Amino acid sequence: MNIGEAAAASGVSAKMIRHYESIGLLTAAPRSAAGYRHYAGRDVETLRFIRRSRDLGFSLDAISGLLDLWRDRRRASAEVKQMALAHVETLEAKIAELQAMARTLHHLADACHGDDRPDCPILDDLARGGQDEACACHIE
Amino acid sequence: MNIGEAAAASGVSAKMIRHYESIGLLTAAPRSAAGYRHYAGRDVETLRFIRRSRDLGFSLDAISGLLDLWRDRRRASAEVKQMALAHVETLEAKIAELQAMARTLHHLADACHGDDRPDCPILDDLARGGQDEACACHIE
DNA sequence: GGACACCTTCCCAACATGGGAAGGTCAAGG
DNA sequence: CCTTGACCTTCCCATGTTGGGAAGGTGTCC
Repeated sequence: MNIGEAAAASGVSAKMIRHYESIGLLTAAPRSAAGYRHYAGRDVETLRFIRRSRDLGFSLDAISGLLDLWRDRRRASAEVKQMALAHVETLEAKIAELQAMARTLHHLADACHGDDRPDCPILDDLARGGQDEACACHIE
Repeated sequence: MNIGEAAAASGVSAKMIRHYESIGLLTAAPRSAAGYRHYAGRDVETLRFIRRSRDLGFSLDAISGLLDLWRDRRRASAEVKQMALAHVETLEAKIAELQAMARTLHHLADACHGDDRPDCPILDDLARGGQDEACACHIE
């Protein structure tokens, strides 16, 4: 299987497959006489694993660890679970951060007339750096 | 005021102030004979505006637009409000995406024993690419 | 043998921020 | 007057993930 077919079968672009190989996430694929990379069914499985992990937001670094666990038949599932839960915490922290931003902007937008006059509580807040106003919704 | 003082007063690092100048977000600061940048109170206000906008998640590109509106005394507040609400939508889309990931991972982690045995529904899901299982919680 | 689709490597781009090197400047104090 | 330490300058590089595109080689079909 050439890289293009492996890409189509796994959902990982050829560009990314080469990149993953270059950073050591994948072991170097065997080459044809002309230098074309060759992939087998197992490799596509690995690529799908990576693709799914990316879709779930894992970093390539974390994925490297997950791949190691996946390949290790003596792994403890506790390790995997711990990685998953640690990632959930990261996600939830990010979510909370974004929600705080959205909440503040919602408050500010609600206070803004949104007509053709220049007065604008949103710009006022930005100019004040978000300080010293009744409606100041602080981002931690 | 030197760049270090402006940085301390605004919460924007000196490094970033120079960067913002280099990309045209800030107009070039006047220089002393020795080439040191000089800042006045107005500049610190602008920097605080930028800092607050970044804290609310606006891109530098969006901030450029916000600064233009801020400086334009004939602006319509509707324009500002529209930018704010558009950004809220972006934030909420990102939040929904992260929540879907977290939800899926939570489900998977719940199904995982988390002991010293190797069986692990999390790895199974990753290997399957998230397909074909009762608990498959699809990320769109 | 030509056309076209594929492969290769290499460089550059985005996004925002920071690290660090090499060198110049300024103020305080011996 | 000269040193010291804290500041400033510019320049290059790194992060993390993905993609675009150029220049050139390969493989296959007609």
